[in-house]
Amino acid sequence: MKKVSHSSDACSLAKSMEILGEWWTLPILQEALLGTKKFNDFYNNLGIAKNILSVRLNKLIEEGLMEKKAINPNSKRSYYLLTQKGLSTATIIIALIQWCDKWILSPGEIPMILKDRLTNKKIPNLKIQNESGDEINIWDIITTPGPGATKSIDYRFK
Amino acid sequence: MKKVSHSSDACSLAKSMEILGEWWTLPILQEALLGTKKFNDFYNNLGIAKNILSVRLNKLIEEGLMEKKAINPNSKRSYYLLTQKGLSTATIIIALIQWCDKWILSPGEIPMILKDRLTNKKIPNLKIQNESGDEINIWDIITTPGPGATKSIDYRFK
DNA sequence: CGGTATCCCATTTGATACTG
DNA sequence: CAGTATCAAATGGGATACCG
Repeated sequence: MKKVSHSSDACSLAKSMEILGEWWTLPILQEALLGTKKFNDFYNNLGIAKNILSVRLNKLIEEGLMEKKAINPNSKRSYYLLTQKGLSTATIIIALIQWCDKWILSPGEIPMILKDRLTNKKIPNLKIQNESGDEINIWDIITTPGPGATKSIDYRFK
Repeated sequence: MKKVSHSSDACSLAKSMEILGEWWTLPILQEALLGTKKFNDFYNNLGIAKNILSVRLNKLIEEGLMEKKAINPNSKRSYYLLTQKGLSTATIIIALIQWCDKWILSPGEIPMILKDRLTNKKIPNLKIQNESGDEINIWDIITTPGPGATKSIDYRFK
């Protein structure tokens, strides 16, 4: 059976997952964020099968997260570059990295540290904040139907 | 072939995905964050097959993201509750929701709005900040090997 | 190097039936 | 309600071969 799309009134998560949730998609994006641009570099660094890589890259292009640009006008070789839309998945990727480093790995197992180039200090964990920059407790998050809601249920984070 | 685990020196993302990246896992967690506790409520709200739901729930318990608690001592019925570890995936889920709402949906299509209960205002998008709370530009993120690095390469966000 | 095309099979998933 | 068991279908992934 087809891996059917997740359905729920709260479908933003589902929609994101349809684009980002396939195997290899997020690792490819991370690799791109780390500076990889060429097909073979993705291939070698990730250890992904070429055909899968090809499909994923094309889907990312199709969805507007990457674009393919010729290295120079008379070459067939090209770079796969992140668009703004692709770049902005960094928050998602960092959230996943930080969650792993906090909850899965012991401090000694952490493979990669993210730092701010300007201060040379570790980037702190993402926080859910209000408009004033104060941290919001998860239980203080409430949800209301948006204009595209199909049902008018009020959800509440737990 | 088996869906092989993603490999890369930067493996935190991969490890998170091994736990959270399967189909239905994140929607289940979102549903739990929205207050769902009972098997049948997950089943009905998500439209997931029962056997899959059962497997996912048990994996989440095994991984320490949820726990199963009897509703009362002499009942066989029980609640599936998020642990702290499970709760803290909220950041990931919110990152995914916000990315969709910003890059996929038009403003009129947004199905659910997250608000701060205390101020009743919309929760702003997650930001990558330094220790002082200043926003960091993606290009100013650098990466250095952590204690668990297998190779000693310095990566840099693009 | 930078891919595309085929093949093959394990895994996964949804449907259905069944149980306490 | 709260699951478990079984099953068939198909998708998805890796390997391999091939091409400009």
